[in-house]
Amino acid sequence: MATKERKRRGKWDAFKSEDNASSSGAGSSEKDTAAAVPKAASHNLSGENSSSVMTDEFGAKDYRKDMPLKADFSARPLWVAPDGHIFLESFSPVYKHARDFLIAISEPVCRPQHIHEYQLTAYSLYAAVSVGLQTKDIIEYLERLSKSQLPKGVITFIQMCTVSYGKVKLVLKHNRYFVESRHSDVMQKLLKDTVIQSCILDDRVQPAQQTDLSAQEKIKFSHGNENDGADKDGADNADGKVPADIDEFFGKMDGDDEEDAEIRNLQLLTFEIKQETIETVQRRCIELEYPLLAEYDFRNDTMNPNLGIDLKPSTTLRPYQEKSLRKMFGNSRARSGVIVLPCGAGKTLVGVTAVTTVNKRCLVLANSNVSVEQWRAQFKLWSTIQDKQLVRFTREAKDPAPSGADATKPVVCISTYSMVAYSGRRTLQAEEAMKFIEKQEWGLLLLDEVHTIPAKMFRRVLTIVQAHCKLGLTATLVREDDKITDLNFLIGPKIYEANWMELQKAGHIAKVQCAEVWCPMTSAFYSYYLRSQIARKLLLAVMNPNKFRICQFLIKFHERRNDKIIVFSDNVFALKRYAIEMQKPFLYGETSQNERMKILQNFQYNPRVNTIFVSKVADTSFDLPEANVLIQISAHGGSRRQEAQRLGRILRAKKHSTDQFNAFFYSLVSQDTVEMGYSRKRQRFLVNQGYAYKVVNRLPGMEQEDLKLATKESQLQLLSQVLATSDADAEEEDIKEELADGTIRVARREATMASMSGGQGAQYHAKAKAITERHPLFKRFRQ
DNA sequence: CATGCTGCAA
DNA sequence: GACCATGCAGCATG
Repeated sequence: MATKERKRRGKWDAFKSEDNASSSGAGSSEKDTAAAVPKAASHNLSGENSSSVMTDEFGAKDYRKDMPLKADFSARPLWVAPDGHIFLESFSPVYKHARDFLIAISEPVCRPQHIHEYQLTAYSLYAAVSVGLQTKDIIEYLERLSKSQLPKGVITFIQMCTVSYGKVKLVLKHNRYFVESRHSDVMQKLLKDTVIQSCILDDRVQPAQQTDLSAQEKIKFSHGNENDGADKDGADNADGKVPADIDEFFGKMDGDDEEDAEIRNLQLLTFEIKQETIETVQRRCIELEYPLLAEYDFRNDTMNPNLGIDLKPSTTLRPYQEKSLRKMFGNSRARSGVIVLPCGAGKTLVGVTAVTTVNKRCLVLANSNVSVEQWRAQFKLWSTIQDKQLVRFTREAKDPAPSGADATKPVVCISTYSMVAYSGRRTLQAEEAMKFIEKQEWGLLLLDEVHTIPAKMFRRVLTIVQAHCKLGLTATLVREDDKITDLNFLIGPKIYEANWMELQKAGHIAKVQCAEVWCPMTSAFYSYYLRSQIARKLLLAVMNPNKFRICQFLIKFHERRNDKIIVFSDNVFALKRYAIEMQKPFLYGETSQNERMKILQNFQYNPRVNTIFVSKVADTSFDLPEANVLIQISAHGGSRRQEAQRLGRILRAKKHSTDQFNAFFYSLVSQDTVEMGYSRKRQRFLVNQGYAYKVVNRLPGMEQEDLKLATKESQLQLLSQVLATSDADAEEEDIKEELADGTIRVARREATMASMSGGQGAQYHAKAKAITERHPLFKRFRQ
């Protein structure tokens, strides 16, 4: 891993120093705010002059001297910086051309309203090649879209990253893995490598059988309405001003790609590798700069029988779903990779369609038993699959695998990651099912919520399951650790990533108003907050009475509008307290499966239940019923993925004709506490997707509302309970010690009460001093 | 044999 | 690094 990382960096550094243009790339990809980016982009080319590249206090660079603009630069949408960052004007008439192109070749960094930032990386270029783009096309088209000449270093980088990609393939045939290439020089290089040598099963390199490529036809995903479904990319040309070279080139880029005829005439060379070494080979090949392309020519696979299923005639795909699938099946074979779509945008349908397209036996892996059931239901909903072709394999439900006369009949098997990767002892039934999974040659391995899986478990799964190609589905490709890059060689490159804002504009997902509500701490809570350990600090911040009141106000406000509200709290104590106090149903880890169903059913159908409280169980394990308001009262650390996933819970689109927001996302944050820092971090992903967070300090109308915890007494009572629980958990020693001394206890209690009932926030610090030590007096208040 | 509990792992 | 939530197996119940 480390080697790979170094290698990649090394490449960049080499190309940067050659270009001698940019000072340092450290941290340049980590933009903290959306606002910084357009500033950097526009400032660069219109600010002060300088002899070398100047960087201002925001990190913006000035490239004007070395990069003169083209005469017709205003008609071209891209600023391409020498450090590999690309800025796209979203208001350009050729925006759509440029966007599709950039998604294919680069990594989106930040996409606010007007200027979008992308970045060229080795992996993104690898992905570009694997969906069929060629080096010269990439450079040529980028050149045409750019407002100025491409920096030399960028061209070199693209060449370095792309020329060697796509020349070697990993192929599964008759339960055996082969490395294939038509480039004998590349094969020689691989065969000389000692790591690869150790993985080879039979060291004779052989010519492989030629497959007939003439019978290819374009793959269709829906029934006859292909043209309706396709994006009307030509539509925005109406504005005129599109330079001809951009327009005509685009058709070429979007078309089906095929290998050059001359390369196709070269002999196909192949050697077999041991199954357990695939991962090693894949990683080694990336290090050698010949990443293995995993493609499945399922149309010409006569060894594996067809499933014989199709989408139902009534099933239609949305344009972006079709687009993502076209990337996957672009050369009428199935490519491995990851498709990124927000929750609620119909990932499952994309998966089902991929299965019906490949039409061989498929293995679907999901996170939980519940999502296994959902996948099964979706297969029945969208496709013509029969019940007996669907085999579930979980603890709860083990459908019989085909046996006897049916043994060779292909099926779609749906299971969980942990089931397949389980290393302990299995029941007899599970043992049999596993044998079945292991001996099959799967046409497609479909990996749901691929970002959640720890790399280790992943590797187990990938070495156990023999699959011709792999498709990963996910809503967010971000993780707080760096494990995400592993996906690049464990599954394949990112095939497609949707832009949330565009789906929102098109009405495919809800239009969300995001707000961060700042709740001032009450003085009593804050004085304790200042003196507490981190664990208790968090609890105090969550239980802040002002936050409670704001939460209650928001619930009342939205219930009056007939909205459906979900309140998230990662802190179980807070969850229970809030819910019980407000008399709303709540649901967390300990809630039994039965009760969960009941609560969710009620929430969905009972018009009198409009609010539920949930812990982080709701993040992954089940599909929440439709809701359009989400209130977050406590969140776990600075997890961007969690934030994105939660927002996704309210994205399921209701038809909306107006421009109005139809969904609301509130993040309640106690002012001047650690929560504020976390909140900023968590928002970064959504801000990068183009969401704007509105900071709210005051909620109009709150004074008129009858809310709980209005009195000092009730607030103090709550405080005592909070202190009691956090003490009971973590600070038992303190309690014992201080309990020994009764008199001190009483004295302190009086001091506390006096200061608690004191004045405003300005006196926080004075009060903090007045109460010199932590003490257990709250025990008096304990119920 | 459905249900619910415990212990374990990752 | 702690904590929460999960899924698996095994065992006890009615």
